[in-house]
This record gives sequence, C-alpha cells and structure tokens, in this order.
Amino acid sequence: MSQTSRKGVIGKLRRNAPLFAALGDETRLTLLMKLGDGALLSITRLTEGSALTRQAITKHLRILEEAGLVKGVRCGRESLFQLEPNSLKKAQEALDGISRQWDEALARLKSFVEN
Amino acid sequence: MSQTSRKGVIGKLRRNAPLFAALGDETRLTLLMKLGDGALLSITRLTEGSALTRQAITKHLRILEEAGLVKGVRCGRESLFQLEPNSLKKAQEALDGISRQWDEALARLKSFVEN
DNA sequence: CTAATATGCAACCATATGGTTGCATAAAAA
DNA sequence: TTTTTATGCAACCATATGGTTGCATATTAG
Repeated sequence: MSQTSRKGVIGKLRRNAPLFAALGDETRLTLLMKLGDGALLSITRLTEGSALTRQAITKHLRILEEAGLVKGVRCGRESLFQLEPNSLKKAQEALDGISRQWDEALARLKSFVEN
Repeated sequence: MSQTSRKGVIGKLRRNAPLFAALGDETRLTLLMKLGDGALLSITRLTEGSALTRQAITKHLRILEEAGLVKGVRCGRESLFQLEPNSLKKAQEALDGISRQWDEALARLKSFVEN
C-alpha cells in the first residue's frame, strides 16, 4: 500500500461530495466572492447587483450553509452571512489526498517503465 | 489590494464551477476512485460492482470527461478511461486561491482588532 | 401608532439530472 | 461465418434543482 492510505483518502473524498456540489454553481461561487473579504452581509446586500430574486439568493445561501461553507446569524430583522473558514480547507485536503495518490501511481508507473 | 489579486482568484474559481459540479456526485467520485491507481479501465470494468447500468456509468464518464477529469480512448471494441492528471491540480489551485484570500482577510481583521 | 424594511414560508413552474430500457452496430472469439 | 462481447444511440421517466410570485410576519424608522 502507498504512503497515503487509499480507502481513507477516497472515503474522505466521497464524503465531500455535497461540498463539491455546493461549489458547482456560479451563483454560489459569486456569493462566496462577495463574502470573500471577511464581510458580514445581509441577504438583501448579497442580492444587490444580482439579476436574481432575494428568495433565489436565500436558497443558495441555505445550500452553502448546509455544506458548511457559510454561516448565517439572525441579527434583529436581518440575517447576516459570513464565510466559514475551515470548510474550504477540508475540500482542499480531500483533493490533495487523491491528487497525491495519483502522483504516486504515476511515479510507480514511471519507475516500472524505466526498469 | 492583497497579495493575491482578488478578481483573478475569484474569476478562476468561477470558471471552475463545472469542474466542482462534476466532483459533486458520489457515483462519479467512486469512478475516480477506481481509476485512482492509474489504471486504464473499460466501461464494463468500471460498471462491475456498481448497482447501476452500464449506460448510467457511461453518462457519468462523459461528464467527467467534459470536466477534463478523465480521458477516454477507443481501443478496439472497448473504450478505455484513465485519469487526467492535471485537472485536479487546477481545482486545487482555485480552492487554494480563495482560501488564501480568506486567511488574509481574517489576518487583517485580527490585526485591526488588536490595534 | 403607522409606514417601511428584511425576512420567511409555501405553492408553483420549467428545465436539468440521474437513471432506465430497447435496439443497432462494431470487433473479437469460436 | 456465427456468436459473443462492448459500445453507442435514442426515447422515456421520475425527481431534483433553480427560479419565480404572493402573502404573512417581525423589526426598525418616522
């Protein structure tokens, strides 16, 4: 077995499917962009400039929240959203895992050809 | 402006939406798993062990191919698929970009609070 | 108190997505 | 040359997804 335990790595990747799914939409990536500088923004603020309805944006925010990418807190009459700093790291680690496994496989293949 | 150019980073992230979408499905992640050791596998081989139909698997393979995660070549009567090594790196870079931007923002916020 | 603002909730709609079955065809095996 | 085997293609189906509108409700502002 390679350095990086295969089943562990892949299991991790599999469990992150919903997270990747949440990232797989331009509107949601745009929302992450708006929150990217650490801002704490209300739904109406996040809707501004978008061609979509407030409710559409709200739905996307819920999805991002489910995926753990964002956190919303009710504050008076408005609910404010901000980035959840550790969520992306998880996705990164998952990708990093399979990427490394991949590289190892290619390295083994190369050394096999050379010998 | 921070070290990492914001618009560049985010634009990059946005353009990778289809890639993330392709990763956002357990079946497809399982296929990547099966190909993870660098193997070159036919559609029927990739279908083995799955509860799904060959055609369903084929569709997923097309999606992975569209996203650039996998490459298929026709070989005789069978078409063989293998991982496309550089595609994941792109996704990683995109995630890495926004993650860094994020960390920088938090760092600025922290230093602002401390002063 | 009354008006304006910011949301939440629910119904509804069109299209995308994930999956199936059936049939046609190309290549390898007998 | 028959017969498998491995695919491709197309139609079809159910459900998920992304989006809308309308209305109710809770806060904040005048």
